[in-house]
Amino acid sequence: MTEQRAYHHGDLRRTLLTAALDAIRESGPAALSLRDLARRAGVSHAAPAHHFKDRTGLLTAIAAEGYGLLADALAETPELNERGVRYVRFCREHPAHFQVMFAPELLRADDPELLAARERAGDQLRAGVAGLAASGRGDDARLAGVAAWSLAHGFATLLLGGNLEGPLGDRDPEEMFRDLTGLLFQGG
Amino acid sequence: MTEQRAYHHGDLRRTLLTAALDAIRESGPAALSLRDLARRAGVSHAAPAHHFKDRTGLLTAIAAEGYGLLADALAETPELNERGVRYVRFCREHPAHFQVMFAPELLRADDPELLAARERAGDQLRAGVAGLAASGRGDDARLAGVAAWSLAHGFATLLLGGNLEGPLGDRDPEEMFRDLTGLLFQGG
DNA sequence: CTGCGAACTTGTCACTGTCTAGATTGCGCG
DNA sequence: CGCGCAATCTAGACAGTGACAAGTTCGCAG
Repeated sequence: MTEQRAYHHGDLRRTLLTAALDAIRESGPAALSLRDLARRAGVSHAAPAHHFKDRTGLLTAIAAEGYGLLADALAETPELNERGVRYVRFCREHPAHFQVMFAPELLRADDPELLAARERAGDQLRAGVAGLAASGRGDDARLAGVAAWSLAHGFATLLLGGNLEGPLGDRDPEEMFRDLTGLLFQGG
Repeated sequence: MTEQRAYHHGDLRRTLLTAALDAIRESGPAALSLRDLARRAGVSHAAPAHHFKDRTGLLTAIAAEGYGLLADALAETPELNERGVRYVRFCREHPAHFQVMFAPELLRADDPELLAARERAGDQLRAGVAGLAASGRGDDARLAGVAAWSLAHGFATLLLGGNLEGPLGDRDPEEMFRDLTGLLFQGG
């Protein structure tokens, strides 16, 4: 690893990002401290500011990365229901990203990288619904898209918040979500 | 109003709560400052600590109040689909409450008032699904309950996050949500 | 080898949450 | 009536934080 070099850490940006993701996963974005990240990385308290200007800048970078990862995950699977499962899986594999992505008041809304990544993810979301739209008119398609996104997003959010532990028991969340989509989207 | 009394503000607790709700609605829970609340209420910076011990204590009180309001709102309507609409309406009428209620890392998880209020709201949620469970077995009922909650919660969350402005256009969110439930729960 | 810009440090400022000790008030009880 | 007492609020202090400014060190192009 050859760390502890005085200058030119080499990969400080990524180091800070992953440290931030760890911290967010454990304690949420509100508890994140730039100075603490700097300490963990063994750099001075002002070093993070050079890579991400702000606290907001750091969180915005995380959100952008998250949207990119989500777009990649969705792109791997063409079928709609399975994309929902991917959405759920994503929120479990990248809970910190997920949390920050949907906390707009923590982000720089006009950041170009964020906008681009979100656009890419949005394309994937819409592409998934396009196939389903074949049966109905355009309006129904949009409606079905919102329905699918709402279902997946609600399930993911409740899951991460620990609100589904009762209903879940010891079952696998992805499996349960598959049942959900089966229940709702079979007859429609 | 007879404010500006030096001691015994009279209703400082409520004053601080509503000021906090205003601040959260505008800038999110992360930007909330106890000292700023105290300034707005015209009291010393340490006054809030007497009513809510902590920053966490204040947010926990807000969450408990929110669960109470949600339980009341749901109790007004027996029919399931209409309860979903109430859920959506609640998140729009009390966005600050809603946001804090589902941010567990900001709350004192073992607070008795919070637990009681959440229990009450949970009862109402389950009561709404109970009627729907008549058709299927117990397992299907639980599944349908999670489906309904996920759909409503996802829609509400995405709505508050500003993620539905595209699909919504200028339509009323509640109306659209009604269409969603019609689309998904008709055939099931 | 020389300068130049990127990466990082050091120092500082206003602000925050929390703790402590003290001041003021009004209420209940004698 | 008045007196203590607890609830309510103030005042002061402390460590920690984000942001900013200015200086330092490094690698690399010319």
